[in-house]
Amino acid sequence: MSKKPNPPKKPPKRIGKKLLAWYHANKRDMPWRQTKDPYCILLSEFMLQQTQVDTVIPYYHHFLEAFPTVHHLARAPQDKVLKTWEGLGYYARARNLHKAAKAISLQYDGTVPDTYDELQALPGFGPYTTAAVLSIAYNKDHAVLDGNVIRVLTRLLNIHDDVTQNAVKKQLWELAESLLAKGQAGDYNQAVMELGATVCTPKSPNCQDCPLVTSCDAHQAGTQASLPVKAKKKPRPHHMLGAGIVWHKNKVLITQRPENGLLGGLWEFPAGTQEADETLQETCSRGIKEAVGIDIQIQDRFRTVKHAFTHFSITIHAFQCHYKNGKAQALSCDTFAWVSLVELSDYAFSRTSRKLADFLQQNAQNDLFIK
DNA sequence: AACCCGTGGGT
DNA sequence: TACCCAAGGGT
Repeated sequence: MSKKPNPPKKPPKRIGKKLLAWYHANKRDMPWRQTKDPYCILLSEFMLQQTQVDTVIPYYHHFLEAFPTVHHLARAPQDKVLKTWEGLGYYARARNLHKAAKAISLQYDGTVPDTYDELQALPGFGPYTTAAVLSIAYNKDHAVLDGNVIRVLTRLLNIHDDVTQNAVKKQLWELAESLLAKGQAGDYNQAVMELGATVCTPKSPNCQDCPLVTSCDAHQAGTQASLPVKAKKKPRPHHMLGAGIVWHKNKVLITQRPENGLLGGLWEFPAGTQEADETLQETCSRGIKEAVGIDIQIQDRFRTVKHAFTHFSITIHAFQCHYKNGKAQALSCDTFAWVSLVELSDYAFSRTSRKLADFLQQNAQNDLFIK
C-alpha cells in the first residue's frame, strides 16, 4: 500500500448556497455572533480552540467583563489573566492571547490587523485562528479547517485517508479553499463548522437533517460513520502524586509552576511524582524539598483526587503537613507564597488543585459552624 | 513528524 | 471503565 494520499481530483461540489441558507435558518445564538468587534471575535476563537461552545460561553462573558478592550488586556498582569482563564484549560492560550494583546495594543494602536501575514505572526495565531478572525471579523476570503470541517469534507467526498497525516491535511486545506463561498467567507466558514457541530456529528450523524445529503458521497456509500479515518492514539500512562498541604503560622504553602510547560504559571500545592520503591509520604516530602527546599512533618491523609490529562492521568494523594525547618526558596517552582485559606481564592489553580483548595475552605467553614 | 498542552461531555 | 472528541498552536 502506498503511503501517499489518494489524489484529491474529484468533481467540485457546489454547496455554498444550500449551506448558507441552512445556516441562516438554523444557526445557534452565540454571544460573539452579536458583535463585529474584532477583539471579541479574536477572544472567542482563542477560547474555542479544542473547546466546545457551551464551555466557552460563561468564560467569554467573564473575560470581557475583566478586560473590555484589547488595551485593558494588554496592561493587565499575567496573574490576573490566568485567574480569569482558570479552569478553561490549555493555559498557553491565555499566555499567548495576553502577548498578542500587548502587540496589538502597542504596535497596532489597538486595532486587530486585517492581513494574513500580520495576524499569523502574533502569538497563538495558527492557520485556523488567523483564517477564522480574518473571515468572521473582516469578511476576508480565507477558508478554515478545524475538526468540524475535516469531518464534513471527508464525508462529503468520501475521503478515507488518515487525516492525522500532514499531507492529507494539506489537501483538505486546499479543498476547503476551493469550496469557500467568496464574499461570504465569515458566514460560510461558520456554516460548515455549525453543520459539523450539530448535524454531521462524530457519532450517529443526523443525515436526515443535512442540507447536503444529496451531495454527500459518504452517505451514498454508507460510510459516514467510519469517517474521518484517524491513526490510533498512544495509551496514556498513570502517575501517583504525593502533595502536601503545608501549614505554618496558620498559613498554607502554595507554589507557582514554571512559565512554560504543563499548567504553566498556575499555582498548586507542592507535590512529587511517585518513583519506584517510594511511599507516597516519601514522595510528598521529597516533592516539597525539591520545590522550596524545606523539611516538613506529615500528619494526616487529607484527600485523594483523580484527574485525566490528554496524555496521562494522575491520582493525587494530599497530606496535611506542618513546617519543620529550612528557609523556603523558589527551587523547582517559579515562586511560592504562604497564604490564608481566604486568600486561596485569589490565585489561579488547575482544576485538581482548586478541588483541594475548595475542600480546605469547606472544612474551615464546617469547623466554624460546629463551634 | 511526533509530541506536548486541560478540561468536560458523550458513548 | 475507557475511550473519543472538541471553532488548534507551539516546538
